[in-house]
Amino acid sequence: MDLKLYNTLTRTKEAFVPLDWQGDLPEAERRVRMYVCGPTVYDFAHIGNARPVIVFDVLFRLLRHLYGDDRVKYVRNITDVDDKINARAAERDITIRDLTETTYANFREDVKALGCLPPTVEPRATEHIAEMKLLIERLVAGGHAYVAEGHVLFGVPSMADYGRLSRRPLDEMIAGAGITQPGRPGWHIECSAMSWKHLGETFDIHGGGIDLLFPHHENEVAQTRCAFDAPFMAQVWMHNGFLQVEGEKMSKSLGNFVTIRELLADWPGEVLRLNMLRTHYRQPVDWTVKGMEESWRTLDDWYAIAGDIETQVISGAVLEALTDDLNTPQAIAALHGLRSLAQGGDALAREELAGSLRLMGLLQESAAAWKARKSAGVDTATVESLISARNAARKAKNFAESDRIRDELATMGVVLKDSKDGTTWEVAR
RNA sequence: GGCCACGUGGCGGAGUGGUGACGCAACGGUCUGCAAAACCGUGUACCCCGGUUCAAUUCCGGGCGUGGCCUCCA
Repeated sequence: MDLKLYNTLTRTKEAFVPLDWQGDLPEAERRVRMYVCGPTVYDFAHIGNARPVIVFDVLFRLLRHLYGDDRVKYVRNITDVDDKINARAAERDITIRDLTETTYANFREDVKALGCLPPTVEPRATEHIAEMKLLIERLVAGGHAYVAEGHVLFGVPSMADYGRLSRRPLDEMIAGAGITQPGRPGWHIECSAMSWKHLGETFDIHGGGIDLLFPHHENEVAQTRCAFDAPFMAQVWMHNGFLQVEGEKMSKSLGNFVTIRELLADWPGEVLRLNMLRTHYRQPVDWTVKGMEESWRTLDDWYAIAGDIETQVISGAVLEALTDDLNTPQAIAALHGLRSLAQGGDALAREELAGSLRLMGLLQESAAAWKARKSAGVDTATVESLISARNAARKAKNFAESDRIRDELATMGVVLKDSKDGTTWEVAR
């Protein structure tokens, strides 16, 4: 199965061949190497932050499936040094370390609830200061950076094709270069340092939000390439699209700033995950309550039909969609098709549905546990006894009474489903 | 202002130079004491204007709209 990925560098979809598979490295030593820009830990992550985390988790899972679980090295950094962190810590009168530790712990919990696997390595910027210094020294020694007014600055003209990734003209960069504000050299040297340490001078995939394309990623490329005299930093650059909330840009001033933590109070993590994956990762996504409701219903259906199937079988159609630049909407359409076949009694389709959902990081709990999420807060014994009473009334053809009981249950949010096999119920949202 | 995305049926959302992806909603039917659920069925969509073509939603040019980056922001 060939994997195709859209490369921002070339603006085309390309067949993916990891670097280690291009040379004559012994089979056992080959690794797929991926770096994704992680959070700056100063506050709860918002739903926009969740997009790259979920998207690249799907890619991580797919790569593991294609190359083997132990063959993929996924590095997602933690930026725990930053002006915002300093300001926030001062504001709360706590130490920087306390703030970053707490925020990081929260982030890990959020991400776990979203069904994301831990990356192979989660390096912290503060633990890579030595590498940053080394990089800067190399850049200065190589004439790619210079010292001015007490700062080390990158010499933009030093890289002939600076701006290639973001397609910005070099002249504009040179004109814009210069000392504009005091402080540390803020050229995102941390990502160059951490990717170097954990993945090497060059690697396969670099991911992140489209908003990081410039200047963040452009700077990373320039530093890494100039420091190591390398023709490229990552083979493939992947960028996920932006997220809006209910049709508007998410911002604190509009009051529509949504944290992952807040959403998790009302919605299962898998609902958020599926909702994110319903849109292709490069498209802009509009985050809505309606969408989450629809996602929840879809998952209810999948859980009911395949929740308890244990299998490793994966649908060819789903795999084909995912290997075509992570076309998750197409994959979901294939899942609907499998669901329909499974409903008709196709046992293989049912297995493929369960296996494929798990490949995408969904269907991670039992059908019973999933269902229980909605009935939390409802007294099961009371509901069951009311249902018995209703069925007795129905048997006695006392339909006024049976309908009354049904209405009573409805006010509790309980919806009944009668079938030949008896009456089942669920809590409507 | 410069650069870059996006604009598909009531809604969400893939995709394609030529047979109406898929989901939700809606409507009709089967089932049901009646409903609900389930199942079956029903849809002549591709922002506007030009161009290329036998044929454009799909390619090209222009316009309009929305959003992003250019400055901390995913």
